[in-house]
Amino acid sequence: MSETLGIADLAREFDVTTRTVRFYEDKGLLAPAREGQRRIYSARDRVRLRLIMRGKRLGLSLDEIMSLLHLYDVDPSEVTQLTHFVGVIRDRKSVLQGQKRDIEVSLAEMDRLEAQCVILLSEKQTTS
Amino acid sequence: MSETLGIADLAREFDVTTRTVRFYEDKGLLAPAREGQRRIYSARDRVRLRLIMRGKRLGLSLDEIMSLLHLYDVDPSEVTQLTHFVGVIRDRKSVLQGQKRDIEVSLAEMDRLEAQCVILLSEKQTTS
DNA sequence: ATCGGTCTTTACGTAAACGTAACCTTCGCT
DNA sequence: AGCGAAGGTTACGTTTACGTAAAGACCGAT
Repeated sequence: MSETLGIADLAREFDVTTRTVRFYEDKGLLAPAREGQRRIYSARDRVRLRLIMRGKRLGLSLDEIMSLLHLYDVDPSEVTQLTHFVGVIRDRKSVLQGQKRDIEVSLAEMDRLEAQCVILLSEKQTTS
Repeated sequence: MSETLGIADLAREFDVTTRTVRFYEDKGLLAPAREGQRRIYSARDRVRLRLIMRGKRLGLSLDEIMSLLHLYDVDPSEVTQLTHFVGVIRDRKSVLQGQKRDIEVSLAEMDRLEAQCVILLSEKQTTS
């Protein structure tokens, strides 16, 4: 039942190398439990790695990802931290909204280019 | 009238260093005209740099950006190139759609976290 | 003429994100 | 006991995307 999750399992699940997983630990992005020497990954570690991968797909550096991961470990008692995090969150939101606009512009351009290609191809393909 | 655009002007306009602009030229992303030794940037160069910056905001490498720039220089006569580009465009579109999903998920999480912070803060701030 | 400012090329330096190699330990077989 | 597979640490190598410095060309102003 209690399938303890090793580094190879985790790496396979997210399609990265074990080197990468260890590197993220070095950088403080992951902090798996240890069973002797071996690293044991919990559900929380998996969630974190999922967040890391999403960050990477959006072009974030590991440092940026790190500071976003902190958002999920907020200490509800520290008022100064809370207000700080609200700022971080709002900054992050505006970046995301900017990216969203970029993506929509890009998608529109890709549609245009694709249509253009298709037209040109159909003209050629008019087997006279 | 014919304000010839130098490298410093271009760099300022896009908020990058002249080093960056030259580096992009080295990598083949830009190919400005020359007036003697000096680089002269055209409207087309500006469009290209705008595309480059957008690519960067979406986390693309310069190599990836390069191959996307080629899409804007399609030779309408080369059928093999056209069919190739259609493939590239469709791949790019699916990546963009993936990023869009990631962004929406992230935005939803940021909204959730923000709301959570705000609630916690308002609880604290209930000046008894 | 020369001075400051902008431009050029050439080249070495650097941070990030791993890859790759070397070498050691431990565990489950046979 | 011995072997292979998996996991560990340590350390040097590599690519990307520039930063930074050195040294010279050119140009308008003083």
